[in-house]
Formats: sequence, C-alpha cells, structure tokens
Amino acid sequence: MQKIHWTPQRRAVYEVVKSAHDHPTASMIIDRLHARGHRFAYATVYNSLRYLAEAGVIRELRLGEGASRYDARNEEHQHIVCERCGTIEEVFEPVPAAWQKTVEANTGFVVTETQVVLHGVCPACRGEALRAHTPEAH
Amino acid sequence: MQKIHWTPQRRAVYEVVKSAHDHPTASMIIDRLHARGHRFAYATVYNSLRYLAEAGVIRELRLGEGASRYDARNEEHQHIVCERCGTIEEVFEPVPAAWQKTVEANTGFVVTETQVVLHGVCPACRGEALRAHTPEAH
DNA sequence: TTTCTTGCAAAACATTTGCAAATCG
DNA sequence: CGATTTGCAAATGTTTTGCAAGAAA
Repeated sequence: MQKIHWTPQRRAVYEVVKSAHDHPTASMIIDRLHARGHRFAYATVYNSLRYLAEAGVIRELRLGEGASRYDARNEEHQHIVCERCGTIEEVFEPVPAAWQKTVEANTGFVVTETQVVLHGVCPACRGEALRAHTPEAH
Repeated sequence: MQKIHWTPQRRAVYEVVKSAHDHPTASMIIDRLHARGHRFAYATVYNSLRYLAEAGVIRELRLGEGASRYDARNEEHQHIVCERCGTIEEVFEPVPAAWQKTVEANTGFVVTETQVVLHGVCPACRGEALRAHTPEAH
C-alpha cells in the first residue's frame, strides 16, 4: 500500500464512491460530482478512478453488464447480482483459503486476488415470482 | 437446455470458439472466421455469440480487460489470469458447495451461477522474476 | 524547473440497433 | 406465408489519448 497523492479531483471522486451504496459506474459518478457542484472532465474522472484502483483505495468491478462499477469497501468481499432486477449485494463470507491453496497447487500460480461474481435471484424477486402463482395475486 | 436453432453462421462461430484454446474475443473470432473463408457481419457474429451464450453452449467471460472472451468448455470451471503476461488458464477445482450454501443462507439469494476470476502470477513469469535476481541472469 | 495532473475534444474500441433483403420452417 | 436471421452502416456507450495549460514538488 503505497502513499497516495491526493488531489482535489481524486478526493472528490473518492468521496462519491465511498458515500455510494450502489456500486456506481463512472457515468453515475460523474453525475454525482455534477450534483455536488464539481465539473471535472471525463478523462479526469477516469484517470482518478484508475489511479485510486491501482493504489488499492477502491476496487473496480466488472460485473458482466456494460460499464465498470466501483466500490470503496476495503474488507475482502465478493458480489452477487440478481438476474431479474440487477441488484448487487455484497458477500462477506470469505472464499475458503483451502480452495485457493488447491488452485495454487494445481496451476502453479501464486494467487494475488480472487474476484467472485455470483448470479442468482434475490429474495424480493423470488417473492414476486411466488406471489404471481398464488390465487390472491391479482 | 433448450433446443438450439443452428444456422451456418452460428455453427461456424461455434466451431471457432470450440477449436480455440485461448478464450478468444469477438474480434479474434471474426479474424479466424475470415481466415476460414467466412465473412460474416460483425452484428451476425455478436448475435451468434449472444445466442449461443444464452443457449448455454458457450460461456461469455468478462475477465477484467477490454472485450468479452468466449469459452466453449462445458464442464464447470473457473479462470485464472496472469497479471504479468495475461495468460488465461482454466481452473477445474470446483468452488466448495458449502461456501455457496452459506452465501445463499446469508443473502437469501438462490445462486444460479458462480464466476470466479483469480489473478496471480503464472509459473513462467515467476520463473523469470527469479532468474532476474540470480547472478548468472545476464 | 521538472514532473505530474487537468481539461478538452477527438479517437479508439466494443457492442447494439434499424431496417431491408434473404432464409427457414 | 410468417417468423427468424443476416448484412450493412450508422449509432451508442465506455474508456483512452494527444496535447496544451496549470499546479505541485
């Protein structure tokens, strides 16, 4: 973890990501910067995001659809995406270290990062599906 | 697993993906189709890839850099990417079912798919790093 | 002063879309 | 015939680049 060279732009970008709860994309971040009265260039926001991600302060997530999303949580965690409504939830159960060890042994790699993206159906969407099948549904 | 409506284009795209060993991107696939004498429109290749992925015949991988990659292996497996040279290797050790169960219990989701992307350093790159530190290196 | 960072517009990609023509069932 | 698929070019969306001007070390 190297020393971070903070600039006003990087700090503002970081504040937006940190205060967000919804894993915003770059363009969502730009909108929120505008809402807060900042008007940085696209390039600056992307540069800041890249810089902060490389510095390890934020994480870039490619969750499978369109734009990258950004996350400022620093505990190790994974993500699960609802395939119906798109909600993204955090998963704090750590991936078993033994599994990772086995992978290292089998592949010869030294693992530096594990990114897991689970897909599934969230409780709310399952609820709707159930309700749609009951007589009192409509 | 529904019935697949094969067209010459879809078959040709599938053949390319299946015979590739390197998880090609859409544009690599287009190049290889050209090399085989086919000249399908971009849109057709993308349509075919999407169709085949939705049909479950191939898998779309978003491994973190640029374009999606495609994989025709049908056994459950994961991927590990070397952060030095970019090589992608397959990981056949299955993610522990118990972990997935715990995630379902904790999040309330029903999990339908688990995609793991590990990053690390491959044996070859580690070898080079070692060699660079020994006296007889140059 | 030397290096890094910003801002802007343009470029580079990756992927999708609209629509007419061709093909399939 | 009716539905699906193809091909093309243009549009869209995301991210990067080139470069001049500005700020920081």
